Amino acid sequence: MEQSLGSDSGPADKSRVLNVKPLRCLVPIFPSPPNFSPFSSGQSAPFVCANPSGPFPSGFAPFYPFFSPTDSQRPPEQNSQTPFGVHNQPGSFGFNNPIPGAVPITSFRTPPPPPPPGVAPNGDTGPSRQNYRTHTTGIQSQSQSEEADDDEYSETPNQNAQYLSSFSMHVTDAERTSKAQRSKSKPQKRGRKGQEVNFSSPEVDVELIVSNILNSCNLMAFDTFRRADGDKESVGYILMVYDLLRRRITQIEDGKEATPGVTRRPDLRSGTILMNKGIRTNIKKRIGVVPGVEVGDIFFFRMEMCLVGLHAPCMAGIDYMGLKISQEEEPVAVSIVSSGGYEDNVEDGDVLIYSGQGGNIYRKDKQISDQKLERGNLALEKSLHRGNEVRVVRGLRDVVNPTGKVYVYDGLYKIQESWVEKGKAGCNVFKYKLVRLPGQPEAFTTWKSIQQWKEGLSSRAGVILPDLTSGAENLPVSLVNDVDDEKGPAYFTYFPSLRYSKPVNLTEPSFSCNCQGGCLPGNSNCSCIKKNGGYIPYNVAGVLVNNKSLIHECGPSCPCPINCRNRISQAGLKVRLEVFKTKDKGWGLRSWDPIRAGAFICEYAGEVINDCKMEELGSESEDDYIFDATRTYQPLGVLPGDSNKARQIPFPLIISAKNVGNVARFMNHSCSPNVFWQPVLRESNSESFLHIAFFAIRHIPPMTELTYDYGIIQSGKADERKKRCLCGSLKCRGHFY
DNA sequence: CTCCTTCAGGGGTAT
DNA sequence: ACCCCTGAAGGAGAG
Repeated sequence: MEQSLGSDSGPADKSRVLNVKPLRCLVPIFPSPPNFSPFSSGQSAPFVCANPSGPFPSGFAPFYPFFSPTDSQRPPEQNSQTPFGVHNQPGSFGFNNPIPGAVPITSFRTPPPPPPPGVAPNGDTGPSRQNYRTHTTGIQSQSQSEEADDDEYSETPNQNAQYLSSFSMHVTDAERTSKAQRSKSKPQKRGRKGQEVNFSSPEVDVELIVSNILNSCNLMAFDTFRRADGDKESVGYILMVYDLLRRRITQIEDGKEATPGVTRRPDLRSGTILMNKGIRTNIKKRIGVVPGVEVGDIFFFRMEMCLVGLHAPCMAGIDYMGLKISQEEEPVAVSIVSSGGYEDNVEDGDVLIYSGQGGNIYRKDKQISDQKLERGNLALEKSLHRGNEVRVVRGLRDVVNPTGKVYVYDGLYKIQESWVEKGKAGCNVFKYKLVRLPGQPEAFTTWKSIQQWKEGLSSRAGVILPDLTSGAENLPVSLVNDVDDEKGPAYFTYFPSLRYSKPVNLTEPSFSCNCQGGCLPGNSNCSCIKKNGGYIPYNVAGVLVNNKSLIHECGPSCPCPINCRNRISQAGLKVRLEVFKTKDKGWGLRSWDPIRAGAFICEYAGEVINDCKMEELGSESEDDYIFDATRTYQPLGVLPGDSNKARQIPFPLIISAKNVGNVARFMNHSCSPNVFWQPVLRESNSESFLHIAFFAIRHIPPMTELTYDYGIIQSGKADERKKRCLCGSLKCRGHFY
């Protein structure tokens, strides 16, 4: 935000570039060949130019992402096959309407942000938790103090009673769990003296967090989801809880001194905890489809696949089970993970040459040997003859976080043949050729296409603009339509941040931090960390740890650089986005890159609407690009810190992105969203700026539409603004505002 | 009940 | 980018 224009000089001075780029207000008129890109060559194409303020070319209509509420023109049924299928817009383009005119888009580089409206103290009500059980088995006094330490879940004191009652139960659980673990773990194998003692206090800490997360999450789901056979809801729930727990443990570990020799594995710890608590599903191994897991689903840790029953071993690549045939039992393979541990051949998207296991290929301290036909190798061999389906998971480098991996569930394959090869070290290696079954949704092939688009090896079909921000963002955002002939949304000015019309002063002075090189976890002197309850709200990957009533980011007067870990929502886009034409909801937003749960996506840019403008808006009422934090928002039911009551924010913020906005204005509503918003406060000494930042609720595979819940209006205006919802979710409310 | 195996993943270190 | 180290779950095998 404070990267002022001046500091941005040099070759990367985009503001200057923008001003001389005439194309920004020109959009080509088709027809054009599928791969035609107006900016890729010097060839001239017919252009039409629209004045930003109108009048628009004939046939042009301002863009509305959703149904107009006007009753005279009822929208068609969701699956109607109406020509163009886009009657959801007031100026929709049926046969009588010619193709819409060109839509110019201008953009600006963020100037220093003007100051914001008044800031009330954080009006957090905290979660209103159900008191669902009251076993009172020995509350340890120590637990109470730990409780107080555990910031964000207990922001208001009146919850403590409830906390303690539910906590007591979980302490018992914790004790049981750790006993189980202790008896289970090999006691004498590694003589790690003293470490038990070291671990005991964090252990309590973690148990507390588990219980808090479970409390905050939907308990009905917890009690009723089926462990034997999952469904989409239980799988989603488990993954959500797992990731929340993992992020929280990571946050706590980050703040601690590193103990040499001890590897911190929040992924394993949180996985073990959930395993022991039975928060898992599809426990029994099975051949073929795993209920609740869909082709294309992504995972960021092996543990996640264990918990939902997609692939049981937490390290091994081949999962297999015994299958009874008459009297005898023989092993058959059920799933494999291909992620570069061996020399697999992954050239073709639908064919995989997979290496067998064993032979000590991966271990430096042991002699490399021939692989044997046993365990996984035997199972794969049997599966070849039985012809059973084998699930395939492909592991890839994570683009956003290059040290990590993404696992893509690529659906069912069958083994076609097997053979033995001499490996690099001269020893025998088994090879299995797997071929993907036809008729499944695309998964891995989509990833390959995206990679090719990025490398310029092939071009994305239907691209209208390679970058609709004209360089205003740090990453390009394509404008794509591969469903019909519409050439773009209505005119607006691209601007990557929020515009405040008048400054707002804080009632209490706020102190900026003094962290020159960036705020670091565990620094108890950092005032910005203090404001967040003692933790940086983001972990090292820039992922939000949990839902809070308010995040305090570093502000203009903090000396830390823009890449400070407490400036995530200011540092620009992290994933490659595209604005695309949906089948039935106008334009939408999606990502080329996978997005992990909690990752920052973008902020809601636009113009802050102050009170007097609100009045105008009432009469105008046709602004479909409103973000209104004062609406009622149903709790997502899964995020800790998320109240069962309406969420509240520090002060009523309403943003209009009708004329000025960023990618967020294209995000459609859904009653089962995959994105949520979060108020973020950036303060300087006397002023504060409230922003709205969007984060992923769960892992989002590439090319999945990004949606959030627009909230509910309860005022008299509600009926006027009501629009029919097409989110298609089972929990769809039928309309939105 | 232990041992054994295993296409992880973090942290440290040398480029 | 390597190198090293600890790791968790479930199969395999011993008692």
